[in-house]
Amino acid sequence: MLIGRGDLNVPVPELTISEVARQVGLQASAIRYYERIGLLPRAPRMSGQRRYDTTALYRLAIIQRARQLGFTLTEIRHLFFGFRDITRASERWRTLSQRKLAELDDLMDGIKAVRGVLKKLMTKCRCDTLDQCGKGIFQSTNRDVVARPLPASPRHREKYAKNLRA
Amino acid sequence: MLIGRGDLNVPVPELTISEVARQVGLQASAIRYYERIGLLPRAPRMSGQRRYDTTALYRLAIIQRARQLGFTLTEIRHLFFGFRDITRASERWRTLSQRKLAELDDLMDGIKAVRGVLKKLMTKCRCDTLDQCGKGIFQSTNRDVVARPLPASPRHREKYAKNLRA
DNA sequence: CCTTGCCTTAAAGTCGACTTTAAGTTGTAG
DNA sequence: CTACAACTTAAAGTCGACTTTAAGGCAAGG
Repeated sequence: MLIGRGDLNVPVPELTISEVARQVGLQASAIRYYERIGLLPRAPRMSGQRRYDTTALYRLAIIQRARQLGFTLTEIRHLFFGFRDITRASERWRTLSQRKLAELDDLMDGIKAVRGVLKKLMTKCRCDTLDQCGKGIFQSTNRDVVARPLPASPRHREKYAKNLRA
Repeated sequence: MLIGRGDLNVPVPELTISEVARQVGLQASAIRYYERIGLLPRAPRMSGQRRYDTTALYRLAIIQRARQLGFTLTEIRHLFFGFRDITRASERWRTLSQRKLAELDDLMDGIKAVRGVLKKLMTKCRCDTLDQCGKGIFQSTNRDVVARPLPASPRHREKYAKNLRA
């Protein structure tokens, strides 16, 4: 049965930014930030103030979840806008997830290597002084490190806290 | 047999900063930075320019190695200055390493959790649209997330590249 | 009318570990 | 003398993801 104009069940923007922030567990400033960088569409204003509907909550939920999974805002932007419109959400996730899994595997390998060296250091180091220690390190790293031209110091990587229950 | 004053086999500062940088695989600016923040002692100057002896190389070797193991400059400062003078190098390393190992274990747990969720996401998500997806996420996170007061977004953690051979 | 509380904006600050820049100095070679 | 390379300094810039600050707007309540 048809209903005349109006009420097409379109969500009405009625939430304030702090209400949204509370519901998704973000600070209002973060939401404004996401809007600024184009991750969220410009929210309509009521006498200057942003109003949100439930779809904004869903968008933010995705951003939140993606952040928990270690995606950068750039990657999340890709999730939203980096595919042809017809590409299904599940496929978008699959593409991004595959990349991220590979990254995580690399990261784990790195961590395992570090763990190994730390354990060896703990059990095997008998140095009295750091100078002694440093001399040993210097001479051994000379073998494989000094040869390389300019290693270009490793930059920022991801962070993975325990915000996700195992 | 005693030798008169001089030549007590004390290392003579003769290396320029760029020579040191080359030998330890750092940029000169990084070495200046370490001096500025007090991680390295102020190098003696010859007509205004820094000169280094081999002990500087050892210090830098330690810094380099510690950085590769994921220690922050603050932690390295602790390694150098955070113990009573008599504390042996090996014990200093053990103390720091233990802390770092615990940190790494936490980090690994976090990563494993994320990996699990990513894999589930890849195989289980059937969403056509991101809105659909977001709605699901929003409703499920509402159960365990919205309840918490203010999660205080997780900040910067470490980075672990593959600069260490496994 | 005034206060209160929530909102707005642009701009600057934060964190860590450096790098880059601008302006100047020193020693050496031609 | 000039050029050049290599050094010096303090200050500012970089990256990412925000937060904080300063200054102001707008509606409701007393």
